[in-house]
Amino acid sequence: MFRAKGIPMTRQRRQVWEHFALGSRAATIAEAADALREAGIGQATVYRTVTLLTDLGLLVRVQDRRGEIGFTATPIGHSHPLVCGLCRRVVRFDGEGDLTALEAKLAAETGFAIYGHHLEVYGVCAECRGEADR
Amino acid sequence: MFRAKGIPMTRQRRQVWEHFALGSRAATIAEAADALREAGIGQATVYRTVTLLTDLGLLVRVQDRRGEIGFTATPIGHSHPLVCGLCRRVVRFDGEGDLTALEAKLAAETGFAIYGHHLEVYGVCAECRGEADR
DNA sequence: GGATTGGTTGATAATTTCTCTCAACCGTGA
DNA sequence: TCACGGTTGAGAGAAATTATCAACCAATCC
Repeated sequence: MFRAKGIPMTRQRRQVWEHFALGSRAATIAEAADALREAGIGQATVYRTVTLLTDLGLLVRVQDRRGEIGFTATPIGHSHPLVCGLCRRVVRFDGEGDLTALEAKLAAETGFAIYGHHLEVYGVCAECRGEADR
Repeated sequence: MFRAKGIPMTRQRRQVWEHFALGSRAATIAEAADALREAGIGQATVYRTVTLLTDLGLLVRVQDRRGEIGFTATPIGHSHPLVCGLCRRVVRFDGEGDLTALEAKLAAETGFAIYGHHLEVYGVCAECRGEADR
């Protein structure tokens, strides 16, 4: 994919992407930068790469209950994140069918040329609920 | 609503809220602070008030095509924003029915206690499309 | 209405977050 | 392997956000 766009794939970019793709929880940029520092990756690179990956559609921005912003990798195909508002654990689900009809209707009614959408569903995962009960 | 929660309603809070509620475009915090400065409202107050209003659910965060973050007031009832990615003009629409069934299904499948969602639809409004053509 | 009280405000300082700069470095294609 | 153009890391720099604190004000109680 990088080659197709003429964008060099570097060790740093791969590692930044892996940080977001391998974990099951959305990470903030600060968390990623901390974790990647020991791999010798500078924070400027983390910022640059997150921006790049987001522009490419490989990462999406999500927020937790306190409004903190994290990023999580998008798997192949179209899906949406279900985010735990406390620990930012992410479960992906396919919500395609639900929205295409809606988008068509909106385009007709408003005159907007619709190019995308962003859907996050928030909940508290079973684990965090267990902790909250104690 | 403020009285019900025991939160004092001040002139500043009313004006901050009006700034986001009266315009048809989502405004960034910086834009709001600039506009409200001449009304004698300090930027610290704008930050505090936006956080407060967001926590109360009276404002929601949206982003434009470049990832810039703005806020827009939520009208009475349940609705979602259709945001122009260029000028941040906002048109609200009712998307309730589409998502309640989805949420119930997700809760059953994942064990999450779902408490909300965030949906933004992005497009380019007719006006901005006209400008882009030139 | 007037006094009281506890939360709110504004200015500025302090901090945190993010971006820029530039020389050295490294993928990529020939 | 070589050369080239984009990328990187460190630190400086800029921007965004938060904390501090005395003065102030909305709400409540006489």
